[in-house]
Amino acid sequence: MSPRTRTRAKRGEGERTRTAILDATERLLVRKGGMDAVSIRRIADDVGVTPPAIYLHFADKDGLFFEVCRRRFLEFTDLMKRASEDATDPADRVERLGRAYVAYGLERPEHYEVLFVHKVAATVDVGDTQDLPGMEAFQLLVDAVAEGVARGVFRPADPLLAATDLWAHVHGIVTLVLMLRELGEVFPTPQSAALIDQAMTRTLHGLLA
Amino acid sequence: MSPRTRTRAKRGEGERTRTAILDATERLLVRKGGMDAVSIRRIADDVGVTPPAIYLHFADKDGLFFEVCRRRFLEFTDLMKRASEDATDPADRVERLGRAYVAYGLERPEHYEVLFVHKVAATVDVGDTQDLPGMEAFQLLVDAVAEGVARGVFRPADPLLAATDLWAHVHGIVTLVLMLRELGEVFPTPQSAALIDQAMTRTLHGLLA
DNA sequence: TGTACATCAGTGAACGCGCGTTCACTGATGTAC
DNA sequence: TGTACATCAGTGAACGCGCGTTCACTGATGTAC
Repeated sequence: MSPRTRTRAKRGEGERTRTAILDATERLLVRKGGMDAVSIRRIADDVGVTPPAIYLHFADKDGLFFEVCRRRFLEFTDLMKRASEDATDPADRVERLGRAYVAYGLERPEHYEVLFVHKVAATVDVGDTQDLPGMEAFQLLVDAVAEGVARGVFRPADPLLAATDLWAHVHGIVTLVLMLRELGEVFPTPQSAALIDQAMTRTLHGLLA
Repeated sequence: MSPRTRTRAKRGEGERTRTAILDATERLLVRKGGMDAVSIRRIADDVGVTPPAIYLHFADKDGLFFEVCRRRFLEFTDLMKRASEDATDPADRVERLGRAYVAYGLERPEHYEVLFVHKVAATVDVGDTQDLPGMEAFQLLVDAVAEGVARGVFRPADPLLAATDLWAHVHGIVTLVLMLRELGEVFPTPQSAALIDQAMTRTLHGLLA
């Protein structure tokens, strides 16, 4: 327990503590070995507060992690949107989305894992598919594929199916590279830049008419 | 603690208990929620033995899990070899390997995760790359790609790089489908059969000259 | 052939640990009269 | 303007839990002499 320096939030400033808790959780997530290494007690300690204080702001640990997940999905979706905006045509859009996705995963592994490896989002009680966090980003990819197919630039394909396959592909690149990184020097891991180039080349050859 | 029915192993039969421990670990791994749900105490209870007895057969928990990992890799490699043997040409071989890989992952999710998601194998102290568990199976894929490229059936490519990309692709299919399964009905998850067909179609279009 | 002894496979109790969460309480701050 | 009171943000101690691992010990089995 570090010396308590934090001053108690004033009336109505509880929101500030809540944000501090979320920030600390994400910081710990990045620094330590993923989800399991982050505990309520550790978070509280980092914020400079006692563990029960967490429960003033979140129902329980799941509630806290779900909120972290929601915030990260907002950031992720924003990133995908910007990647998509720069595109000139469907093939270019697919490639930009793919590269942005892999870059996000490799640059923020722990955040990526919160979103796409641990099933945090699975605890959601969403009313509609459209409300699913991350759905908006996925739709960008589906639309890009659909447009390519409609214009005859891509081979005929079911856009939803093809987009899911593309998602699986880049998801595989991210998780595999992260795993091989941990494995160290034993496996002849290619440079991730070369691997993503190879993946994009094969992807486009596979899609283009 | 269940009523102790198991009879103590006779002199020289300690190996039998060791096997029982490994079997129980794998059984628990399949039944419960992955790695974290399996504890020394739970394993011992399942075998019908007290927790300290585990330490007569394995140095520690890591040692036990590493041995589980080794056994599963033997099975996995065997599966890949058989899939490879049936192939008639490089393209067919790549497709058979891919389909067998995805089938393994979707049919035995927990075993798959032990091999390719948790970094159990990363704790190995292998002398040579060739000794890496699973390396033999990966080499089958590298060879298939190399042969296709050499024969001019595939577009020119670095076989190691292309094989890693293909691995990433099928790895992504497995982990994504498993994740979407847990997510339930919210996401419009395609039938995994349709998805793997789509993946193989794109793969071959991407590879073939 | 009988017996002392080593070995093997295991037990039972305990260790210290960190965890999520609950509960009764506190003390400062703002508000109503 | 002064004061009783409600509220808010938080504390401190404790709950029961399951975990990996260690340690001293046991009792059956095989072996050497």
